[in-house]
Amino acid sequence: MSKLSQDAASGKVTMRDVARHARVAQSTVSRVLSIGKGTNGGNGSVAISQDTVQRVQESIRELGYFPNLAARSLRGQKTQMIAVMIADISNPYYHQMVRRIQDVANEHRYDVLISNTDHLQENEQRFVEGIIRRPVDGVILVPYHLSSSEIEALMRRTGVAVVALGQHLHSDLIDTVYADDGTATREAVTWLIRERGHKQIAFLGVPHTAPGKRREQGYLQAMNDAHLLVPHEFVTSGDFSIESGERAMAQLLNLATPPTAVFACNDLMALGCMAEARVRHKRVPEDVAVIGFDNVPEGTRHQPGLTTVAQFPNEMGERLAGALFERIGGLKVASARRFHVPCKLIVREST
Amino acid sequence: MSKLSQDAASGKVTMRDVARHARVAQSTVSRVLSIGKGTNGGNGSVAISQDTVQRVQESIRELGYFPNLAARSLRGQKTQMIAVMIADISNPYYHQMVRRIQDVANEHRYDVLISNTDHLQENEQRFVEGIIRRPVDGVILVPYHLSSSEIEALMRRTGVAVVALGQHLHSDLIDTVYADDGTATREAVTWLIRERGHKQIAFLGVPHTAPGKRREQGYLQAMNDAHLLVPHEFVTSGDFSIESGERAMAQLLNLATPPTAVFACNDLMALGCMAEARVRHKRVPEDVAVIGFDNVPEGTRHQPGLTTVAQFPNEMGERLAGALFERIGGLKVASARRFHVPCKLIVREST
DNA sequence: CGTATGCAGGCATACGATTGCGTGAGGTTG
DNA sequence: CAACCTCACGCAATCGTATGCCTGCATACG
Repeated sequence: MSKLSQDAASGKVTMRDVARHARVAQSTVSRVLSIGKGTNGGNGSVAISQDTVQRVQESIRELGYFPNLAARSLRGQKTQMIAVMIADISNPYYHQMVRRIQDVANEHRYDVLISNTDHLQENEQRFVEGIIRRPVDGVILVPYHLSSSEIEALMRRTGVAVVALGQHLHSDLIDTVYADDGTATREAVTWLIRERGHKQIAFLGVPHTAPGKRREQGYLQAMNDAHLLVPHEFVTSGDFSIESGERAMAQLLNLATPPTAVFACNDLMALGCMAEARVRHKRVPEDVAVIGFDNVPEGTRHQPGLTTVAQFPNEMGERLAGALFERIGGLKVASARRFHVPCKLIVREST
Repeated sequence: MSKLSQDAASGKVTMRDVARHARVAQSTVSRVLSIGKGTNGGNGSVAISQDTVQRVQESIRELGYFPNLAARSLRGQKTQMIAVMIADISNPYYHQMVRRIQDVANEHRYDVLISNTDHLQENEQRFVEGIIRRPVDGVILVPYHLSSSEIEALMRRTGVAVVALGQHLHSDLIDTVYADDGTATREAVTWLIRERGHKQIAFLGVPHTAPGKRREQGYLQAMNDAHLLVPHEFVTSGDFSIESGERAMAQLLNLATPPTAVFACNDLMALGCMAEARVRHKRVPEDVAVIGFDNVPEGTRHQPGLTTVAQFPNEMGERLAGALFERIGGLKVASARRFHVPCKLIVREST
């Protein structure tokens, strides 16, 4: 028998009901509720006698009262919710991050609202409007299109705390967490060249996205460092999905001189590459090596194991949420913080 | 330049501001807003002159006004949010479902709040309390511990619409979506026996959960149907995680006479089984066959492909969300509906 | 004994939107 | 021309909570 079914099995129980039951004013109940909260030593928290506190608390329990957060939000401008905007929960890379964020939020007794943008600009825009309509205390963004100034406008307008994942944002207001993926890409490609002796390395990117551009730069630099040519057919593009990896790989393997290695901008596309390679009876890594980015769990279990540049989504989620709750808690710093979570090359059998 | 940054770059814009700007009463603005909504032909919607409507709409645009949903919730008891309680987003099976739910919700212009329970009873309880504090219009549950009566209590208390995934719930109030996984298990095990000639089949279950029990029943029935013995060491248990699959497989392979096939209660555990088998240089399916449940995408890409009983999470998500929004929309039916989404055996190389 | 001080708690308002009811202007009808 | 109706809109209460301000009482102090 849960307490819920005992008493107030019908209708809502409000503070007024509790007040009547305990023979005090509604405001007193409110004060009892906010006792432990250390809201402020200030004005709202007046002294309440032990006796009254107990009476009220008992009434609360007897009636099964729970504060209504909608009302609380309206009054106090605190919603006990944060919103997370990510590209796609289905991407394992993100849902590890989201999972961690949710856990941190839970510790703070916050709820989490999740929006998928599918990398679409209009959805990112819609998300921003959503935040204006529905106030939340904090926002975690993984923006692909949203600019610093748009985010800043949102912050000014709503006063919401914002933390973002993304190296490309430069703003004095927005804390960011980032992996230096450009450099990591450069290092990984260099490794392919030096340690594995590849010269014909293709790049599978995602144009029009900040990470895609950074990684492409890293790739080009590494090739340039090694004085290697980059035929333009070697620079292909996808959309982060497995299917787009398959398509791109098909193109590459159809070339007169196909690459001996492919650097894919994320693991999903890399998995797609390997799937396509298998279909065509090309052996990985003997015929073509594949390297990914993210280190999703499937890469470990895949046969052959996927060499990849690991990002640490758990740590990123934790940092994002941590920074956000510091801001929500009122932290002020002169200029925004930038948290660097390094990447790491993980060598498995696919290279 | 987004419209946002143009004007109201500071402070909130309320209906009163719009009203002042358009030289009408605040209530008029509200009525203009609710024009397209067909809320009711009733009282709130009074006739408004074309002229005024236009003036108001212009003011809204000029000031960049967005209605505050917190206020709206408080007044109207409509929150434009649904909550989803699932075991764990990290489980690919669930996040496909969640993803679909989010899409449907978006079409209805609803936001989605997600809670992970990690299969823990206390978290399910906490979720229920959360719904009492923070009113939402609808709830989608994947309950492992919550009983019908507890859910009904929640519904009575908050008036929230509820739809659940789970065959074991029998209530006149709760619409349910379910896969008949018990029968599907029985059929799959029977298939293992008849078509593949296995006699020593182990079962990797998850006790104390409704699906776990149903599937165990299905397994036992199939074995019984075929007059096969079930040594008690063949009935092992895990917790739906890959690691627990590895552990269970380790135990099974340590037996004096290990099984020739393992039926795992979900794909994650099945993948764990195969991982452990590989570590021990046992070949799948030659030395030991493995069959899973759910048909997660990794099963396709795994080598060897995982034979599994497919569930269709997209369809389930769609049905769940569909039914929920019908209820939110005011649908009343004499007794709760039950939607059956059938399972299907998908044969790959692991058997 | 009269006034200052502190504690406990009540009163009333605000948060932003919805909605029942009232009202004045203009038009219609007997 | 009076009675009445309709249209278009304003007024004010309300949802449940938080909080500034005020009051009543008791104790302390000069």
